[in-house]
Amino acid sequence: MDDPVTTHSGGVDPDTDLGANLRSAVGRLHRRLFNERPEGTLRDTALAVLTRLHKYGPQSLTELSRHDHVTLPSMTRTVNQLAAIGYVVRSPDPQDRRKVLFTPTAEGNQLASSGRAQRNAWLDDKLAVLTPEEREVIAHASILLRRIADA
Amino acid sequence: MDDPVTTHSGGVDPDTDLGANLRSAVGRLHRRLFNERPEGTLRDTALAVLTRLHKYGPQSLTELSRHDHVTLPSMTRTVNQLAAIGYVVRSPDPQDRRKVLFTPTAEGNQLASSGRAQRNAWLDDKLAVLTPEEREVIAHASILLRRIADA
DNA sequence: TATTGTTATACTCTATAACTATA
DNA sequence: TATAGTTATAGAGTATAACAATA
Repeated sequence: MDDPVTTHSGGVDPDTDLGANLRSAVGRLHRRLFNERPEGTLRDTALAVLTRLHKYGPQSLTELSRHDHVTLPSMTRTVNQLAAIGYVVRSPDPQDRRKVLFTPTAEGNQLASSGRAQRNAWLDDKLAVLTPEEREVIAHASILLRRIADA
Repeated sequence: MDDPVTTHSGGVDPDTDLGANLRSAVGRLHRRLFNERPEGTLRDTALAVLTRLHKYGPQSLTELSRHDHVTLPSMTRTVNQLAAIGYVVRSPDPQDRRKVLFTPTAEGNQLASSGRAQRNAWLDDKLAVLTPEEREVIAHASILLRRIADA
């Protein structure tokens, strides 16, 4: 548009900049995704938790918080929101009464399996105009990025 | 570690899931980057602004906010922080006295050109253990992701 | 004592609304 | 009137600290 972005300032080594470029790209895309997210959509964390419970069955708060690398209070808040909407229910763990297990409701399971919640029209539009090769690169990178994030 | 993540639930079409997978990966990685960020480090937005001013010269608040897809108040806050640290200075635009131009100080230019600020040890460690081919995929994807975010 | 979970509180980043100053 | 920028305020998402209940 109006941007001299193609200019490179001082032939930098791409490898040195790999981390910086990735960080910048992820930061920018995240902000865009956050802002373009449609009304009434579940937050990313909430959605991830719901999907996880749907796929792997009931889990405790500590398990969920460890998996997502968030603190217990953060995860408490997230599951409270899911519970408030009616997508999950709490039940005491019969084996260990300190624990609380979270289980998707019928509605929660339906949402998680429909894939409806996962969609983001804004992003889908952007991806649609890429070449198949470019989409392949992004598919591969998504796996790598997720592995990095989970490590 | 302890995760049955390799299991796939119901052979889903990868193309259909491309957006969902990318969104999930970006969300998770962003949270990790945000949390692992070392003390006293500039925020991503502030860093991006400083780098941009360094590369392309003085710009107004509106130009900066449009480029980063943030509101004027958000950008005001960001440049105020940069100014408070002493990395940029404000100066009135001689042509249009409504505008304020932001210019990096010597310190700001030094930081922007050193690449020091851009580094993230946590991320660099993760990238270092990838294969060259995987790093190539990420390098390519970073460009695509940035293009998507900027579109 | 250690672990599980909750509540209270605060910080960061972003937004919208209301305002001032200049074009 | 329209545009550039600031200030006030609010909301989401995260964290740490202090607490209650159970192992």
